[in-house]
Amino acid sequence: MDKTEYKTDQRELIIEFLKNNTDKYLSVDDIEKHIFKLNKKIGLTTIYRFLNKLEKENKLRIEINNHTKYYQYISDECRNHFHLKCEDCGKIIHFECEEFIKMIDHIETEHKFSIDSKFVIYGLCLDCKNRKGECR
Amino acid sequence: MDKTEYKTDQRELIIEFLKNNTDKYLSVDDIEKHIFKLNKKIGLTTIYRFLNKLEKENKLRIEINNHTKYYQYISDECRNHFHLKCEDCGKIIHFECEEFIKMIDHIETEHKFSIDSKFVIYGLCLDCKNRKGECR
DNA sequence: CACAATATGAAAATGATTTTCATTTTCATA
DNA sequence: TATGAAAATGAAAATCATTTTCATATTGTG
Repeated sequence: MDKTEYKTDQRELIIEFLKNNTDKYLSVDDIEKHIFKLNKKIGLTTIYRFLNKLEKENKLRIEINNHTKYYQYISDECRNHFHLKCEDCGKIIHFECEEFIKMIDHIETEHKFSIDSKFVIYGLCLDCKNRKGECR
Repeated sequence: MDKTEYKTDQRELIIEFLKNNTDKYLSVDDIEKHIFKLNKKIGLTTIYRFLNKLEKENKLRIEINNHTKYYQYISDECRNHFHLKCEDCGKIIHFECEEFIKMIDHIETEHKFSIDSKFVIYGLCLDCKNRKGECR
C-alpha cells in the first residue's frame, strides 16, 4: 500500500552525494553547492523534501547546529554492523542483526533518541563468561 | 575576570520555573505562558538571552523538535550523581565526582555530545573483580 | 500514447530565534 | 544615599532555515 516512488535525476544526484560522504554531516547548503559544482541545479525545495523523506525512512543521522540541520546517510554496511567489546578479555566481536536494527529504529522514531551505529556494546564474551562460571 | 552577574526578577522567575520542572523539557513558549499565569511579563528576548546564557554554562539539557528548542534544567543533585552498575552481581553504586563532571562538560562542549546525567556506567564492582582475580 | 500519480521549483509564507538600540536596573564605591 | 559604569531589559525589526502553495513537468503503468 506504499506510494509508488519515481526515480528522478534530482534524487539520484542527492543520494549519490550522500552515499559518497557517509563520514560527514551535510547541510542542504552543502548539497546545493555540490550540485552546482556539477553544473546542475536542483531547487532548494526539492532537496528539503527529499531529505525529509529519507529522514522519515530512518536513513539519515541528524545533527542540528545553529538552527541548521546536518544530514549523514547511514550506509547499509553501517546500519547492520555492530561491535561487541568484551569487558574481560577486550576482544571485539563484529555482528549483524536485523532484530537489533529494528530495536534501534524503534528507539529512534518512538523515543526520539538517535543512536550512533558506531557505538560499542560492552559485556562479556562467551569464553570469559564460561571461565567466570567455573569459579562459582 | 568574569563578568559580574546581576540578580534580576526576570532571571529568578525563569530559574525558579526551570528548577521546579527538572523532569520536563520546556520551550520558550512554555516559560512565557507560565510567567503570564503569574500575572507577570518577561520579554521574549530576555527569555531567549537567559536560556542561551544557561546553555553556554552547561546548565541545560537541550532537545529540538520541529525547529523548536526545549530546555531542561540539570539539577545540581543530578549533575554530580552517577550510577555504577556491576555487571556481575548487579549491585548499583551511587557516586559523586567532580572530575567526572568535568569530563562530561568537556565532552558536551568540545565534542558536542550531550550525555544524559542519568546514564548508567557498567563495569565490575571491587568484590566481583577480586573474586574474578582469584580464579586466574 | 494516455493518464494518473508523483515530483519539481519559484515565489511567498512561516516562525523561531537573534539583533538593534534606547531605556532601565543593579550594585559597588564614594 | 547618591553616583555611575556595567549589565540587563524589551519592543520592534531583521534574519534565515525550512515549509507551503500552486502551476507545471516528469514518471511509469496499462
